[in-house]
Amino acid sequence: MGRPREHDDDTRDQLLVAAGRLLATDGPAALSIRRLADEVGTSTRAIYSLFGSKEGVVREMFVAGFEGLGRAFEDVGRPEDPVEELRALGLAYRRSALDRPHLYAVMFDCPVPEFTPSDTDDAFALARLERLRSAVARAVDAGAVAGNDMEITFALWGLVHGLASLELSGVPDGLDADAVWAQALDAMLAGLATGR
Amino acid sequence: MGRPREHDDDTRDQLLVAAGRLLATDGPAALSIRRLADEVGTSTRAIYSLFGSKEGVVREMFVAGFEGLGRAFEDVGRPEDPVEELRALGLAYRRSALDRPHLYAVMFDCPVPEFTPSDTDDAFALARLERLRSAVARAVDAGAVAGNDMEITFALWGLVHGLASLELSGVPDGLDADAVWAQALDAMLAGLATGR
DNA sequence: ACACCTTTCGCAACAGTGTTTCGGTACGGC
DNA sequence: GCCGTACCGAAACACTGTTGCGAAAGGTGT
Repeated sequence: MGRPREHDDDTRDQLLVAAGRLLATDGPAALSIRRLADEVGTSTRAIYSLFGSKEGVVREMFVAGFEGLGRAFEDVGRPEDPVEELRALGLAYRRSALDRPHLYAVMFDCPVPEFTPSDTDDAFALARLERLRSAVARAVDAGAVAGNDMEITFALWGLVHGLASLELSGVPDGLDADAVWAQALDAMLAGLATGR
Repeated sequence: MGRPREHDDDTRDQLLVAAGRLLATDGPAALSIRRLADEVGTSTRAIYSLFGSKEGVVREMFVAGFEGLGRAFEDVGRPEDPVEELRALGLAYRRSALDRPHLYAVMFDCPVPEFTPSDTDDAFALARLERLRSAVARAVDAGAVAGNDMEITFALWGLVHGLASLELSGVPDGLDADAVWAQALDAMLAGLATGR
């Protein structure tokens, strides 16, 4: 009973795609409810029916970003050498960030003031790192690296997050980003192997 | 000739202090021109006379943040062991970020959409890292680490930036941030020493 | 077939934002 | 004393996210 809704899941997907495009091309300031509605050819009310608020839209992008990171991790197989697995995960992290820079910004910087990750959001994000943590645990069990699982996981996460963040900010001319990544990952993994 | 200006450098400083306080306590959404003017007891026009725009206010905080980082680096003396100097610089970076988290956000995330660092701003930021680069060069000359100066500098910067960023986002309960920093810095410096 | 009722929709309004414009004001020079 | 000029504060403009409300649409009961 009642009037059937016209704001269906199809327009929902279109809105998310358009929101990503706006963020990627024109920056956070361009992501307004009215403009987003115009872009898809619907009304502002539709956005509130589907997402509740602007925060809801951005949260959806936050989730999508971490899901993409999770997929990038899944795509890394399980190399025999545990250290090679860690390196591959680091490079997968880099690729995920470079492929969707606007989502990476939503995940870590807070470019849209309306949205700040809640505890639930943080928990969701943290869960995507389980793949990395298990790889670290495997490397520890194999004796390839020494130390506490969680501490090493955060050390590695810190490294790749920092490198990705700097690379997205733009590295100076003449600096080879590939070389920086290779050097940093090699050094970190070699250093972890020695224990302390 | 003309009426002497009342919006002097004193109110300018007060505005910057108030802007920092607003950002630190109530978040980026609370940093509005009107509220900022009220906080200091002046008019919105004063802000435009002194800073030109909201972007100008935030840019000033960006500069202040990197100047603070520069001072933190200066405060690190020059230990005999070049590797110890690198470790000390890393810990100074951490302290600088933890002491002024709201400025750190302005420096790297873009929590206020009005401001995005220009090329000039990026150049200023990069210049603050000269201290780190020279320490790396010293370590390379001493044979303590092997590789290209600039690449190693960015590898180290990436590590400390990532760790600081994660720590400011909030680490999970039960994780010892000090231990993560120690482990990460030790591993990275040890790994760099071996060369590749 | 017709009225009803529930649900949704689009529009307009509200409070707030950054910024600009404009009438008035306060001072230095003649 | 007067003029001119530079500046100030208040109000206006275009925009933002959000919400309230009258209108519309389609199933349901009679």
